[in-house]
Amino acid sequence: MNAAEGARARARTEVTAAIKDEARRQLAAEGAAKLSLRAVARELGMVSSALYRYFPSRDDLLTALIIDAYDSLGEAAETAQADVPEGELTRRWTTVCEAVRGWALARPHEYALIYGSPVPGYAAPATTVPSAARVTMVLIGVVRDAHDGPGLTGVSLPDELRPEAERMAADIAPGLPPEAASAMVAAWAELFGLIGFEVFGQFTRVVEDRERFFRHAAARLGASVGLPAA
Amino acid sequence: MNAAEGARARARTEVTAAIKDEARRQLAAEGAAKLSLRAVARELGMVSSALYRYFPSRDDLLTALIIDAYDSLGEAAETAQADVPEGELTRRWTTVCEAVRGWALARPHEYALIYGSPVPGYAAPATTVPSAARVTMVLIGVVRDAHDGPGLTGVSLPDELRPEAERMAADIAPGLPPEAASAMVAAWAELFGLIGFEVFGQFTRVVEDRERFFRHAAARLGASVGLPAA
DNA sequence: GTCTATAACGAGATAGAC
DNA sequence: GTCTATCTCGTTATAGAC
Repeated sequence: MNAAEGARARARTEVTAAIKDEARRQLAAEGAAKLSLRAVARELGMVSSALYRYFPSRDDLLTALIIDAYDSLGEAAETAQADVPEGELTRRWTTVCEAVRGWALARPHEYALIYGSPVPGYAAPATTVPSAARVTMVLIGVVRDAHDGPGLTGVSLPDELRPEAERMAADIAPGLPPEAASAMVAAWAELFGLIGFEVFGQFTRVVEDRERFFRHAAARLGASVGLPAA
Repeated sequence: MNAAEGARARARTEVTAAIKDEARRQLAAEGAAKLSLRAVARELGMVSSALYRYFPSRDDLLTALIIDAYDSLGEAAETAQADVPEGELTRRWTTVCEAVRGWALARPHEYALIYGSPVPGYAAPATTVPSAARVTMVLIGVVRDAHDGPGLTGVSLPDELRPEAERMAADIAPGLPPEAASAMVAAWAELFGLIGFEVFGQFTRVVEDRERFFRHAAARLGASVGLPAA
């Protein structure tokens, strides 16, 4: 790569970032359904056809925003976890949960993009999966470390659910016992239920001291996957 | 009310229903953000200004759809519960949970309207609250009957959360002990987390046997609010 | 009074010619 | 990359039929 190409690449990166920033702004103002390449271009002083050099279609821009959001959330979870000693499993769990909540409250529109209602007419391609999996991997990592260390306690598995639980363990959490994998998936959905209700306003006039309420709910979820009580 | 008024009222009811039906169709196709009075009118062979006799604005139409959705969900929960003997508290709980899930899977777009991302630029008025509360009232009713009958077991309340839990009990579940009220609110959010993940596709390639998985997750939520284990 | 239709406003999106 | 002609939208004013 020579100097000219380096400059070109740098310019391309910068314009790409500017497009995504403006698109995120519109996401917040109008919602994902109304995201329009033309409006983004207008706001940037570009002509709409120029955007197609950076994103071949509106759906590709959406996909880029979704991947960025998942990565940003995943990184927040990973960073939060890094501050906690590996052996303090329950604290690791709640810290990660709180980081996810904090991220969602700080970026409600990006949260809506990845965990809210699907955008009509848009189907996320498989390329989003690795980024989407990052948060989950952090949570599974805590449970795995607990299993490999002090052990998981108090998680039962009804016979009826065993085949499905074994399949889940094999597919998404190899090394975890089926009862832990099944409890993990439920806790994962429930965690985002708590966060979604808060972000989308369902807790208005219901929960006041939301941080405290969440902290305890998250701890209870940790116990439900077998982590030692705090 | 004389005969002429009866006919007028009937016609008005019919047109109102036709407008809402068509609006629901568009909700499914384009999403709430793009719901358009003009398109509804066009599809019904009316002129757009005529719709204003029935709904004073686009937002009022949206509000009517939201109230209908909440009422339909609330009614589904109430009906499902009516089929279960009052004293079988755990079965009542899981039956109601399954009814909510069934309703959501059958009407994903109406589910998205009430429990998905907020519609940009729209704020639900207070008139939606009573309808929104119906499902919750059914769930609270089960817990209240359990408390007044066999008693609730295994729900603890950390001191730190007690003031908030007492406030929640007083505001939304009078007669319930604070630990039950707090657990109820958490279970409520977690229940809709499970349902939302399924409806919005987050369980794709993760959970296969979703009905079974949900049944057990719902039972576990019931236990978390203190209902006797099944 | 109750309804529908016509026409218009200001705003924004879109398609195509150039 | 630019311009224009033609769409969409929510909403209102007005007029006339029942």
